[in-house]
Amino acid sequence: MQLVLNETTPDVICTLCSLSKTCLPGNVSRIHIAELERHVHQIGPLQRGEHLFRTGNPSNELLIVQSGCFKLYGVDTIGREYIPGFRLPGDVLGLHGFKNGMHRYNAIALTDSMVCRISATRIPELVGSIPGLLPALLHMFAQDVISHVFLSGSLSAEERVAAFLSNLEGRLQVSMHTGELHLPMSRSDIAVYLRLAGATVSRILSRLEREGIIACDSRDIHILNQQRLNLLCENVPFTLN
Amino acid sequence: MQLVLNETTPDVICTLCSLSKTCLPGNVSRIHIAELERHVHQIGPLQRGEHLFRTGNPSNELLIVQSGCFKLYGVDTIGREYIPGFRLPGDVLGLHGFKNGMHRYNAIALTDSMVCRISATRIPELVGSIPGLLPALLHMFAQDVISHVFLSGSLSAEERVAAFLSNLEGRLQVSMHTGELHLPMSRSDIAVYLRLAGATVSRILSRLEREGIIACDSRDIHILNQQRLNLLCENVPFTLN
DNA sequence: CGGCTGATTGACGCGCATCAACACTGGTGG
DNA sequence: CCACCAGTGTTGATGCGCGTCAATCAGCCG
Repeated sequence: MQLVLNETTPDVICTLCSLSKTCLPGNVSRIHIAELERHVHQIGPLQRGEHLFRTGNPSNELLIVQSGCFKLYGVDTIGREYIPGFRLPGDVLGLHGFKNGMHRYNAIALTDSMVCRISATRIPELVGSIPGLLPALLHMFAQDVISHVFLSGSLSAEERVAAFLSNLEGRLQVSMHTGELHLPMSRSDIAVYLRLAGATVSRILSRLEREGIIACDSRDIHILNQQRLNLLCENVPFTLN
Repeated sequence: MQLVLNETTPDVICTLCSLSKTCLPGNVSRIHIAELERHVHQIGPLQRGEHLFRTGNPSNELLIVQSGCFKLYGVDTIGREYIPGFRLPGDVLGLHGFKNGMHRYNAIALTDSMVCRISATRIPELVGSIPGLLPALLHMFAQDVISHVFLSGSLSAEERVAAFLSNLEGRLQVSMHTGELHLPMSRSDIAVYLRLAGATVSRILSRLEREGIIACDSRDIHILNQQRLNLLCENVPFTLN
């Protein structure tokens, strides 16, 4: 089931959005933001478990998470699930759709979420009339490319989990970096994403807890020693940001 | 050492280029190609072993391989080399540079190569005046994203090598798919790219040869049984194309 | 209460990295 | 012409990390 998009949904007010600095309007002057806003429509709220799109759905739009969290996933030819990434506020969704106009994964909301949408057919004209938009767009693409490089590293299970936690802590904390984070995804999702077995993720988390680096209470993680956590990731060629 | 770019190098004639269908001009009408060409400059010939750019070099350009082959590589914090990809004719180089205006890897020519270059500052105006250019650009970005997903799979060594060969055969063969290919890169490069040990790549190639799937003569590979090779990759969620 | 799903922990085996020995190649110089 | 060498590729022996399987437990809901 794909969402029916309502073109008359009220416009987003980018200037009031907490993401406006890291999102598309980042490089756009106030004067032009108004024009941008006219073409941004909101989708949502999507409830936890709802799909934003599915593999094979037509993709003729740019989607950006405004709030919440999405899991991208697919199923390979022998039925194994894979997760190319999680998308948090400010992240783009479905860039790969520009390859052939079709979504390549499923996107499911892990928490209640709002999404901003710009029709792909509008993008060329917007790029032409709004200075700074194309760089912002390319920046987002580049970010997406880079985020994929992390996973492809030949990293140990411990490096993967540590880098994952460290990265998520930085991305989830909209406010202060207190070292406390609530994971929106299950252990199994983390494992699939990191290309590890679920049991391995559990083991690593237990070990990190035993060593006093983190404290776990199911999905609530408290990073007790950020410094030692970072030490574990120091050989990770790319962190995600 | 970075290349000094000569802005007066003769323009490329895209319509005469064998790549024109898969490259940027793919979606651009004849009328507009002339305008595109005026902004495309050539770099090269670069000889085998020469660098196109290095990590940290400013990146304010779009680079596309016209002929030859490049290896992207970097060195992580403990001195291990990593190779995020090889770039063949029609591939883009350095998209990640749009993230912060700096190249993130080194790019070294594995064979004598020619490169097309468009200044990044020209891109917004070109996108505005040339219909079809932005989609082509986004298409290239999307391709780059997708190519990274392959490596991040939890694949066996055999799956990796098989998929690598199969993909390369499709990309290297400009003319007919005869199943014969000459690898521009060393075994060790392949190993680093695929996140395997050099010894493992050798072993897999030997095994494939023993099983009659391929024939190897140093860097010349002959795919004897494309069908069985594809069988080995059938569980690879994404091939590179 | 029982059933179900997700997480943890232990036992075991396999795939691949590591280390090392050896073969092969092209380049250089006598 | 061969001797020598460095770089690259191949192959064998060994060990370890992590996947797999399975048992147990905690939390949730009807």
